[in-house]
This record gives sequence, C-alpha cells and structure tokens, in this order.
Amino acid sequence: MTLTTPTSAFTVQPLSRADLPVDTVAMARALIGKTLTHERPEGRASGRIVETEAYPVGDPAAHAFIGLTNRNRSLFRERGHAYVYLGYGVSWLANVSSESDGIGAGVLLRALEPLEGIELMRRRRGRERLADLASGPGKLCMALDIHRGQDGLDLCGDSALWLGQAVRPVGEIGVSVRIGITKAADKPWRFFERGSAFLSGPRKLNL
DNA sequence: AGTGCGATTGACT
DNA sequence: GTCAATCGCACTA
Repeated sequence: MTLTTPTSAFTVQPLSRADLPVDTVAMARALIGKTLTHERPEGRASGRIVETEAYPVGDPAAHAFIGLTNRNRSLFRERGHAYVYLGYGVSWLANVSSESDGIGAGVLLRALEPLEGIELMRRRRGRERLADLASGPGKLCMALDIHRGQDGLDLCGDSALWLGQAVRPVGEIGVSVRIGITKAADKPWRFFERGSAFLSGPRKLNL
C-alpha cells in the first residue's frame, strides 16, 4: 500500500495482530507513530497516530468497567478491533480493543498527524490548518469519517479502516495523565509524540 | 418514562 | 479562562 502526501509517498504495510502488544498500556504506547487509514468512496484519508490513551482492565474510567453492554461490545473483542461511540451526543470517538476475546479494554485514539487525503479532511472538518484537522479524538473521527458504521471493524484485517506500520522513526514519547476524565484521573496512561504540532489538549500536558 | 451524565468541541469573554 | 450544545446509554421505578 502506498500513501501519497503533497510532498512524498510512503509504502505502508498493514499492521498484523501479532504486531500489537498483548497489554493495553503497552499497546497505547506502541501505537504512537503507527498509521491509521480510512478508505472511502470519495477517497482515502490517512494519518500518523501521535496521541493515545489506555483504558485497561479494572480501570474505573473505562467504558468496559461496568461489564459487557450493547454499546461497549467491541471493546471485548480480540485486540485490534475498532470500538466507536458517540461522546457527549456530539462527537464520534474511536478506540482499538486491546485484550483477548471476552476481556474488555481499549486504547483511545486522540490525535493524528495528517498524511494523505488532506483536502478531504479539510472539507470534512471545515478547517484549513493541518493542526486543526485531527488534533482531538472527535476531530480525528470527523477528518477520517469514522462513525457508528466503523464500530467493530477489524483494524488488522481486510477492512476499509486499518492500522499500518510507521512511515518514519518515532520521536520521543511523552506520558501524562488522561484528559477529560474524573475517575482514576491520576493514572499516567496518556501517550504522545513529544514536540508534535498535531496534539490535542492543554500545552502543559504536551511537554 | 424519567433522570443524570459524559474518554468533546467550538464559540466567546 | 468559561460555557452551551446535544443525545445515547445505564439506571431507577
């Protein structure tokens, strides 16, 4: 698979399930620098993952904490599946399930560095600046047109939405507490590429 | 059937 | 910095 940006082209291998660590927090860290691509009839949009949060087993802030429900079902699938839900009745948010079948846990995708499909993302977002296209979990889903229809997709399989290998070496990885939660608010389970211009959140958490 | 709330965003002071 | 929008979901009854 070749991803083409305005200035360069990359060959990207899809990520296999075996490439994903068998541990939620380790996966959140490992996903930094990997790519996420969504193929749609109107074109392909793709970006580097630059920010994630882990919601591991036993975490009171995790949607899976209350047990299996109709909404969070995809979190209980084998690692590498998409869990997409509507947050605040306003924004779609995308996760990658992170444990074995029947165990509920996931990694929230919080920000992308746009690679391919930048004009498509601009139209979907109604914003011009690259740093405004996918610098938040809801923005990311809007830029890639991710919604209920992508819930449950296998991101390591033959899906329109898929994870790919890194297209260049990953920078230094920073760690902070998670954003926007009230429970277990002290856990250092947010990961980001230090110095990236495409992060969400308060500046102080991005250092 | 009614209630309370949330892994956010964008506009505004 | 503050705040409203907006709605699916889990829970109570």
